[in-house]
Amino acid sequence: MPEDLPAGYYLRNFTYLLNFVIERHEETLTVAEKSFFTEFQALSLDAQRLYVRLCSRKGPLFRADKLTYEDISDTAMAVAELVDEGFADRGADCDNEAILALCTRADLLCLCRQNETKSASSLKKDQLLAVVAEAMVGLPLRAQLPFTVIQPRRLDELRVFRLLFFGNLHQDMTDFVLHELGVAPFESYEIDHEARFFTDRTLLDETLALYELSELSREIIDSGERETLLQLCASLPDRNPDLGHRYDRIVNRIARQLERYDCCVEAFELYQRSSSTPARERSARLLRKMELRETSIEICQEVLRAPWDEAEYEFAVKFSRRILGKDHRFQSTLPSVESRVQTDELVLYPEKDCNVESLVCGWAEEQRFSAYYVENSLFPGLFGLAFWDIIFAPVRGAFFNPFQRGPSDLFQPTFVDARAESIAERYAFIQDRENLASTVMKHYRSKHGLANRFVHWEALSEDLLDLAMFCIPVQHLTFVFERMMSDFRNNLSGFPDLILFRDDTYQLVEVKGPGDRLQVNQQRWFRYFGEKNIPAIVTNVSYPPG
DNA sequence: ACCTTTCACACAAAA
DNA sequence: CCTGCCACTG
DNA sequence: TTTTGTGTGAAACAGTGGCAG
Ligand SMILES: [Mn+2]
Ligand SMILES: [Mn+2]
Repeated sequence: MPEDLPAGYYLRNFTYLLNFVIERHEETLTVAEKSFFTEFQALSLDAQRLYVRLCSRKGPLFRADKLTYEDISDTAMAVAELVDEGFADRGADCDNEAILALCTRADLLCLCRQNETKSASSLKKDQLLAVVAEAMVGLPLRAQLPFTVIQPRRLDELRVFRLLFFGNLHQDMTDFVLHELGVAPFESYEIDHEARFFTDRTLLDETLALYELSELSREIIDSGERETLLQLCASLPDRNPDLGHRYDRIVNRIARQLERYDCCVEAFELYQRSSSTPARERSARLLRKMELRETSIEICQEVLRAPWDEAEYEFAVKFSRRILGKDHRFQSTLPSVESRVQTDELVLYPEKDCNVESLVCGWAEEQRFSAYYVENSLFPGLFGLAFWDIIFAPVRGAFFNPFQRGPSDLFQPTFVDARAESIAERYAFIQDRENLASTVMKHYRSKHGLANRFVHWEALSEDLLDLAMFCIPVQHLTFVFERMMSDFRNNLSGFPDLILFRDDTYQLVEVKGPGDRLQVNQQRWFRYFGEKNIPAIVTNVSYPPG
């Protein structure tokens, strides 16, 4: 059970983060960011606490009357101090709409009565909101409200601190809490205190800009405004190769939406700016749709010459074959990517609250198998446990804050190079089944629960690991590990649903219900299993009529 | 990498 | 009155 | 008919309280 956190834990965490960043990055911070730090330190305890509370909530606008915290003795005073010191404002420049959104339905009805606005009390809140907003245009809303509002400021400065600390903006203070509670604790690896996620300010600013672009483009896509999206395309920044992948993902997403709008040319131009999958696949499909068959084929040729990953390569092979026609001269030059996947058919009675995978799992148990629904947990998990210490080894620059689930270069091809020697050594060591078992079980016990990108603890039991290491030949495991390592980004998924054990044998089973089929990543693993004689089968389940 | 990713499933379109 | 959503909390 | 393409939704801490419906 999680233990209680010490009083004021959230402020302590916040201060820890600020100090951590100041110690390492002071020279890259702007004047505004540095004064954010010093002025925050100068606030009273209550004000600091309130600020941290506010900026860890969604907001961005809050009702002052609903802010009650046990450890903040005088909230009104703290609010006033934050406002005075520039860490908050009273929502002066907020429009009526934003403020009305803070009202409950009851508040809105009350406002209607005060202004003698006609409205049915049966209206839904959204409709009521619209009615009141309409009636309040040009009227002084503040005076009529039963509350005042507050809005934290300097959030941009705080964003910079967060980005410098985590190296991303999706992690936040909850990582501290979950770690301390023992819900998702992190490994205590050695942090490289010289490491800087951002080498220069330009890169930092460009990263922030890309985050903003990502958010903006998402909003525009969600809003369904085609014209606005087209305008955004015209004002995109240039691609900085150092942030290439980040840039490409945004561009790919916008282009995909343009495809849906049938803005083929604009979509194609956007894909041209991207150097990440699936830009070229989408381009090829798009060009064929535009009846530019030759250009489409050219793109496929490019992919075949220098594929960005296996999926893209296989797409190009199959797509070329299809659009080239049966007896085109290039046909014969295309390699085969097909494979005969072993399948069997199974008729089972559906059960409520039981997905088809669990159904087959239960069926296998009846057939005297030990069956586990593992999907992507087993092989990556075994890898994570067998290589745990290497994954968390203090490679230069790999660990720069205490909340990482793996080294920062994990998805770079450099991961293997930087650890080549210890990886080779570990491979040699675990060729002996006893050594493999002892390494895996040692880490299973000593690291249990610690966050590791490869290890999903909830799906790994000691029984499962024992059986897996007893029944799966080390040679097979090594083959699987090697393919995983050749491309972590793409090859950590697509594993079959189930693994069955009986005596000293095993069988991987991908369950397919009616209407389901192998996905491309699953196909690639099945092809590999076939090449390496790893026992894997697709089980097609159907249900009896009625 | 919840700013995701992964998987299954529904339906439409193409072959 | 109950239920589901969602934001918040530790 | 079968195969292929595309879009959708759920699940990834757990427990609680406020609020809308
Ligand atoms: Mn599955
Ligand atoms: Mn399946």
